[in-house]
Amino acid sequence: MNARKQEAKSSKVENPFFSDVYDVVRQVPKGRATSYVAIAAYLGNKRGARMVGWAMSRTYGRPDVPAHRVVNKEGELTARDLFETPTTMQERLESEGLEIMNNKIQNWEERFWDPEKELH
DNA sequence: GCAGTGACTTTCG
DNA sequence: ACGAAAGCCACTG
Repeated sequence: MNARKQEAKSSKVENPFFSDVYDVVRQVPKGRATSYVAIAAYLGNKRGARMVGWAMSRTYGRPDVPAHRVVNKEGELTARDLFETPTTMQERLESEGLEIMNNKIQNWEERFWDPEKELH
C-alpha cells in the first residue's frame, strides 16, 4: 500500500523541529503564552516563525499541545479561525486566566513566556 | 523539479 | 497607522 510506504517513510524521519515545538508548547505554564518567533529562536531558526506555525497546524487535534497558548509577536490570536470555532481559542485562554480584548492578549508583556529565558 | 501555499515578521509607501 | 510586498523554510501537487 502506498499509505503504508509513506507512513514508514515518515516515521523513519521525524524532524526535531516538531518534537521541540511540541515539547516547548507543552511546557508553557497555564495563564501564559508564547510567540512563534520565540519558539523559532529557541530552536535556532529565528526566521522559522512560519515553520513553527506550520508545525502548529499539525498540532491541531492534539490535546497534548496547547496550541491556543501560541500567538503572534503582538499577542494576537491569529489562528482563532482555524480552531473549532472562531471563539474557541479566546475562550480557552480566558478560562486559563488570560484577558483578551479584540483578539489580543492584554498585558502581553507580562503574559509573554519566553522559552529561552524560562527554559534556557 | 518547479510553483503555490502558509497559525509569521519586517520593511517600504 | 494601515496596506502591500519581500524574506523566510518546509510541505504539497
